[in-house]
Amino acid sequence: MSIAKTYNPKEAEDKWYSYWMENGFFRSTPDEREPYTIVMPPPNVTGVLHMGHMLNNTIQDVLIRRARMQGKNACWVPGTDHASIATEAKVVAMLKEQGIDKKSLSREDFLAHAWEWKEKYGGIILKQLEKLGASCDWERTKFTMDADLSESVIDTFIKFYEAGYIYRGVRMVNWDPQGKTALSDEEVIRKEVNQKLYYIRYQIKDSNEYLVIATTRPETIMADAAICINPHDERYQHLKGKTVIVPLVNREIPIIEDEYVEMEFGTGCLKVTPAHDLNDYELGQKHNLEVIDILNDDGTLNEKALILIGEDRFIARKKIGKLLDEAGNIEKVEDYKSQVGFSERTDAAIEPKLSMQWFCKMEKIAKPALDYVLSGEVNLFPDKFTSSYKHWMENVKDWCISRQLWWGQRIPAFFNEKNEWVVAKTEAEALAKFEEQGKSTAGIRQEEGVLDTWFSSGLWPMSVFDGVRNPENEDFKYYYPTNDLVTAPEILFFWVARMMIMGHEYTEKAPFKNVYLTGIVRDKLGRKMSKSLGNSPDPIQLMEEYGTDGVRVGMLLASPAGNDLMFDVSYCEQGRNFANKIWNAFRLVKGWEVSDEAASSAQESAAIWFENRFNQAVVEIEEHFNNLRLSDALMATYKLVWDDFCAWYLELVKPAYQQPIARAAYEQTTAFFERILALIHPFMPFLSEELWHDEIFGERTEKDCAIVAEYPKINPFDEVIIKEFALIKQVISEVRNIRNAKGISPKVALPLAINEAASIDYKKFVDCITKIANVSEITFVTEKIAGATSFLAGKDEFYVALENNIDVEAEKERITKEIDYLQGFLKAVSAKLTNERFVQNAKPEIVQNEVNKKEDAEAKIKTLQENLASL
RNA sequence: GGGGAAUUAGCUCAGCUGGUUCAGAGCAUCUGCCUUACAAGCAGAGGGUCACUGGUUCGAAUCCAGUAUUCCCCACCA
Repeated sequence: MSIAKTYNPKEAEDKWYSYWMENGFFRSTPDEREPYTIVMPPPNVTGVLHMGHMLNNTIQDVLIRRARMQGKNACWVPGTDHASIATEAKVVAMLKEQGIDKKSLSREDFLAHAWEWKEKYGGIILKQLEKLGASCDWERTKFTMDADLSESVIDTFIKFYEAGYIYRGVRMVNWDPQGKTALSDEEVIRKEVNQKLYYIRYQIKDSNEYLVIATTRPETIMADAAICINPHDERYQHLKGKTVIVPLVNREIPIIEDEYVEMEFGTGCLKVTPAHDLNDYELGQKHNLEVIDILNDDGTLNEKALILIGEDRFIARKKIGKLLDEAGNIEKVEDYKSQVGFSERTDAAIEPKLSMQWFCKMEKIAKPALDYVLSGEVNLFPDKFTSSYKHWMENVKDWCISRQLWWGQRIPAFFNEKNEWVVAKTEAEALAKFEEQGKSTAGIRQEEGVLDTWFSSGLWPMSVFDGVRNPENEDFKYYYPTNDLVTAPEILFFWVARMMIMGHEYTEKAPFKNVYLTGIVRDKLGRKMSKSLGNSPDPIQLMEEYGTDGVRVGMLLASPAGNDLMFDVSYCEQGRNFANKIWNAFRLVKGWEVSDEAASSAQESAAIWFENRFNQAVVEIEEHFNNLRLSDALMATYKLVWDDFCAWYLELVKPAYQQPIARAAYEQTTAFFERILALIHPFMPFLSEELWHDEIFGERTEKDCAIVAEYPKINPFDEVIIKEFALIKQVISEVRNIRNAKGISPKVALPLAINEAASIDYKKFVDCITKIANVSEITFVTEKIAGATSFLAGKDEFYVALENNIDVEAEKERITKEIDYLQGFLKAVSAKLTNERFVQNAKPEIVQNEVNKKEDAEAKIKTLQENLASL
């Protein structure tokens, strides 16, 4: 039966994934082996697989598969994140499409809808990871709102509260008027926006004089509490202590002085609006100003605005602009660019807003998390992120952890009718606490808000093993701390830092040893791949087209650690071609008949060489993995397979057309091939597994699979053999070159002669050379062959004696060129050696090296000159 | 404004504590080949003042300073 000429991945992919599942190869339970653990950064439950996930999870799968093959107890825990605001926004949108307004629903009803939605769509992304070959322990799949994980979150809140890390207070927060919730600083994205800078005239009381103030937000004038000038501003000295009238609403406000105001900016006068700007708020605190909040939670104006009540803030802005203009209060309007904050999740413009929120004090708890990284207990790859991590951790601000949402873990705090409150796990406990404190228990109700998603994902490496509630359980003790964490640098502070903080608070250990920060996947133009730009290929389609193994290889080839990945499908093509190359090598071996003849000398030499070359490559690959340089590890593997195994080894051992191969050579070849399959398995799980089971590799039992094959171990290798063979390869290349240059068909055998006094024993390799280079015979000579083409000047000189078709002029030119080059080289080396300071200062071995180079060059020049003369 | 990083072949990147495994790899390009595993292939070849300017040194892609350009993070002027 003939085998397809190209590898067809589809069939293998479906077949082997379910086979692995059925045989429980992904499962992990504690045993006496060394554990190797990765917790998957949980994708949002709302998500679908994009290129970022693809890269991220490919890396994790490579690491976990390799560890598994190395005999470790490999455990990869998958799961999803409830992503409170993102999910809630999606559910609200979905309900809206069905004509249901969130406001019309009770909390319970809304949550019922949300859970239903989660059950329906929540598993999509994990299902897609199967296509990628992800070898997670699916039975351990967790969701950040699973009952046990939620309880861990609540317990942590209480623990932190009791430790004094959590407090409640009115602060200026980032308010998302669309999500109607507070956000942490990290959830706000700054973007540059074209705005209008309005210059507004405020009349000074009891005077005809006006003050002019520049602002981008005229709708907030109704919330003005003061006008601020710089005390050193010459222009405004006469205004000190006076008051002005706010236009339209005719309210009187004082003029205050503070050096915070920049005299150069705008008019040098600043309107102070404590309720709607962080800096103004601080200024207001300092000067005891009234706080007038004119906005509702949804961004519309409230009755305190006095005018335009109920109008949206952006519509109000335009209308106020017009009203002011009509009232003659606009001096001018300029175009102006400034940075405006937007909600990461809803993309609504952020409104700084005063509100009562829960906060986590960061200064103290951040310290150990910083130390883990600085001391090297946790390694960041690449380590260039260490400095920005340090900077961030040293300047960390308190973290707003409450969100005015429903989807998430509800804050365990209870209020009584007098708005007094206690932190308690249950209402019963809360009642008891109120009573203990002698406070009223009437009208008891739980805090409405939920906790920031990152508060729960911070616990992830612990909570997936139930380590928060039950630290003595076997899983937690065995798997924690985990080994490697693979994630995006964008969430280094959001998430990675918080995991370290929480891990330390509970266990005094960092939750992982290595953090591999992947790059951002960008398109050819350098733009981040995103759904909204539509520049991201669908990973599922890519896998259909190029095969999963091809895409995995493509992603990794293009992504050195920490570098952004300029994605292009050509990488997938390269991956696919590589899979096909291996497939065809298999096809070659598969087609061989075996005979009982003895192996040839070429086959024996090739086997000795490849054994050493293989071991050398394994060492290189090991080093790359130790430094988490996956793309380099893959490239080293790629070259070993393609160049060394296919292009050299197989060519050398391959029998003549339709001839059988010696049994010894055959067995050696399949043994090498099998080791190669093991080596590529982490990168190309499907192809390797497919081939692993072919009969050429012998009988396999049910559980004898590539996925659990032994990963090649470090073995010693002989560099001399590798060097000798490099010379042989060079000889063969030279012969091919001569053919190419002279247009001699590969079918015409060439006679070759070699100096008998050569530096290595070429006799051993005569077979190798004749076989691949199609040389008729190799003779050993003691003297130059006059008029022959020569190469490898010096002791190892070779001659190709061509009959009547040597181009004397061309040959002369070639040799002259080479002599010129060597003489230049010699000159440079000699200059070094005659430089006394070099000889004195440089290390002896370096000087000796130069001496050797000089002698070698001189010898080569001598033989080349002889050749020239003989022509 | 504060902090971090980058600049090496057409592209994506390696080049550790300065010295022949220092100018490399893969892809792309070009030239031959439908050679009996593979044209998704085979055999060859051509591409770089290592951003610029100085400095240190016997010696600099590598160390130092400055310049230019680019990127990322943080904070922001109303």
